[in-house]
Amino acid sequence: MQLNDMLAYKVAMLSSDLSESLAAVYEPYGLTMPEWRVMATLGSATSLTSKYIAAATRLDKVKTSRALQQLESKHLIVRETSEIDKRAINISLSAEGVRTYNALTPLVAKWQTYRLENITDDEYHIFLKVINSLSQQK
Amino acid sequence: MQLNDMLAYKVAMLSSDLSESLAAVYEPYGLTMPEWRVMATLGSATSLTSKYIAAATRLDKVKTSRALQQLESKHLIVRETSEIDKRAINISLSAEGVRTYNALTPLVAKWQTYRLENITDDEYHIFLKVINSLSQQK
DNA sequence: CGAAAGTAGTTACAAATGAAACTAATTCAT
DNA sequence: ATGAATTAGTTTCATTTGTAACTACTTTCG
Repeated sequence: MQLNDMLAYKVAMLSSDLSESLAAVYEPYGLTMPEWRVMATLGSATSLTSKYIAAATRLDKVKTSRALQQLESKHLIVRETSEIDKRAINISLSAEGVRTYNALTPLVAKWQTYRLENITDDEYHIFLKVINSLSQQK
Repeated sequence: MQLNDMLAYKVAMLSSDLSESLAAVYEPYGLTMPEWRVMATLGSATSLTSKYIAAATRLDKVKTSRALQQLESKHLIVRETSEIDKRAINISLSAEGVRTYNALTPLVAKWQTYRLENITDDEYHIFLKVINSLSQQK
């Protein structure tokens, strides 16, 4: 069995290719990958805590904290201490953050459509099924 | 479009899951991921240069250099300056390296078979086709 | 109630990484 | 044939990352 035939290797190569290619979409907006993931998560929510964001993005709490710091310094998010639990902080996109998010999502969607243009719906459906099946396994 | 539905995110999650899971196979042998990739590449070859290994494993030359240093200190590889080009170094598995490789490959194969047990040949075939199609794209 | 344990998030520090500079050898171009 | 450019591989150093410790607050339970 050659390295090239190995499942984990193939998927790792695809993953870094895709990440790098997608990064070209959000980097012009001054975002890093963790920052983009946080933005994407906040985009379809009203207000979330750091803990929730960390779970949704699968970033650890330190990476999440740092991404939030960066996003705050870029005025893309707003943080507000929760009244209910004063340890927690409610985070939402700022007006500018919403604008950036709304500008970016169609570009990301377009990128993805382009990436998938040579793949039929049936093939993609099976691809996702295999991904889910491989991912769920413990 | 939720983060969870995004191609790059899904593949990145799968990739880190698989990497971590596979690492559990070679870590008991004291290897890191770059070291395992180098071993896997050397296992099916007589003697290779660092440059070739870097290309085959998709590690950069610094990571490759460091992995080779580690493997040498663990006596798993042997390095010999090329007579033809004295800048280059021919690398091969040592006797102990071959033993480790021969012990590991069946475990890795078994790991992969187990991982894929719920996936049909047809599905896996399409999965690989989609991976190749997505990877080749520039 | 109030002390102990637990949780949200940040900070500090050590280890891993990557870009660029470097060494030593080779090839190229005149 | 010789100096300039190129290449194989290593080292250095600044940045990134992850672990563990920390702060501030909340929950638990005796």
